[in-house]
Amino acid sequence: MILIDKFNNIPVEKQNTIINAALKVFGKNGYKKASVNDIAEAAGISKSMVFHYFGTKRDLYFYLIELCGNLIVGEVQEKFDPGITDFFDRIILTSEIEMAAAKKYPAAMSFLTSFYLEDCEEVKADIQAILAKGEGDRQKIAFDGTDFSKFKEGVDVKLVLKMLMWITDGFVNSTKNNEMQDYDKAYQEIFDCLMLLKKNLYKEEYLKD
Amino acid sequence: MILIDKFNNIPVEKQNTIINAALKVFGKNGYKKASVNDIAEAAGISKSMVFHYFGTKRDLYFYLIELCGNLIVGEVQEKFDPGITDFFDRIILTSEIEMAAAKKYPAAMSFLTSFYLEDCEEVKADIQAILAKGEGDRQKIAFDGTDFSKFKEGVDVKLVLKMLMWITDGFVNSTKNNEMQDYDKAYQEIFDCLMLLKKNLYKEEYLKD
DNA sequence: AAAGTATAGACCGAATCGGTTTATGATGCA
DNA sequence: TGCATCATAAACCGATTCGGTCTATACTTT
Repeated sequence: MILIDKFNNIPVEKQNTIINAALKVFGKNGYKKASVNDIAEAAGISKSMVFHYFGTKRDLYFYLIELCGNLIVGEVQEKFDPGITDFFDRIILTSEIEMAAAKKYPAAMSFLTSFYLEDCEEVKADIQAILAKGEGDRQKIAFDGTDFSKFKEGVDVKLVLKMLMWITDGFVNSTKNNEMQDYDKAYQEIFDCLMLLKKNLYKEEYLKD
Repeated sequence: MILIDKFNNIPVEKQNTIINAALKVFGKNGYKKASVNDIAEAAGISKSMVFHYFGTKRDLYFYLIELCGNLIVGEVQEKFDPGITDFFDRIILTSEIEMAAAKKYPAAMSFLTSFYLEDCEEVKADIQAILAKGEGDRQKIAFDGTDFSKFKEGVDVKLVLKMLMWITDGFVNSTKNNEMQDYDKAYQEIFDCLMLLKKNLYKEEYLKD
């Protein structure tokens, strides 16, 4: 039985506990300062089990990268609909995708952003390679084909876009600290926020729904 | 000559380099995982100099807490005006305060938030004591006496407030990564953002200025 | 009972930790 | 000039922690 199969053969619930612990510790501390001790403790298992399942710290790290990558790609493929052109509906869509990912692995986003900015020499090269391969701009996927014509005259759409990014970023940040369990409530908050903006930034003729 | 005086006697520019390096490393890693080696390297001095100036890692940490605390308090006392009751003017005011602080020590906010959430046993008790003393709610200072009557009917002011917090939080976060030097430009972005919201969320009779 | 498996804890050498001592060169003052 | 003080970096210290391995034990499966 080869390393990672051992991990795949334990109960899924336990797998998720370990994955979430590892995502959290790596996400918070970055590769170098994240210690296997911390991960094991957060997962409630002994350190030797981590090595038993994954071989090395490095292998665990790249296992998580692939896991999260597939998770996001999967969610996008499942949920994303290029037929939706409304700006706010697009934002809602991407929020839903992120929310679904966070529901499965709460620390996934924290991990992915830390991974994106990782600069530890020991893993930097491989990360650059991975990032280069998936260079299909998030921004492009998210906003290509979006209809910007519904905004009132004088509204700086680029600024709105930037603002929305800050909002979602700040929101994700605020949920990172307090253990947010109620994702539906969280989603409702973001949704209300978007509706408020839509209502006040769109021309009136587009506000029927 | 007592420890910290040695630090006060070196050129101010060098002091600031060291302070900023320490704020950055502590802010990023938290107390425990921040190493004096990293701080010294970021500051471009040898590790022994850090101990020469501050005695211990712990002393340096609390020196920074007091420094940043005084910095913020000073900025608030200098800039805050309870006569300003307009919601957005208040937000702008607090943004200006934060921006002024960031201009002096770019990593100050990062450090203060990490300090606020610090849970390392070695310093936790003293931090709790400090936080308890300054329990004059930020929120209260920021919004007591604010005039919320200018908003359009149906605008959920609480939601706006929450949104604004996310925006500033997300904005600060986005500046943390890329070395933002141009604070005036950054300020302009936040300012534009607030004006956009004000223009679209206030009743029309309040939009003269 | 034998053989294999999951697991925790002891353990390893190497690296890093916070912190100290030492060596060196500059500075100031006599 | 000579002596003392200082700033500074590098070498160094014991202790801790690191990533990773080994061992002992309890539990399954046969």
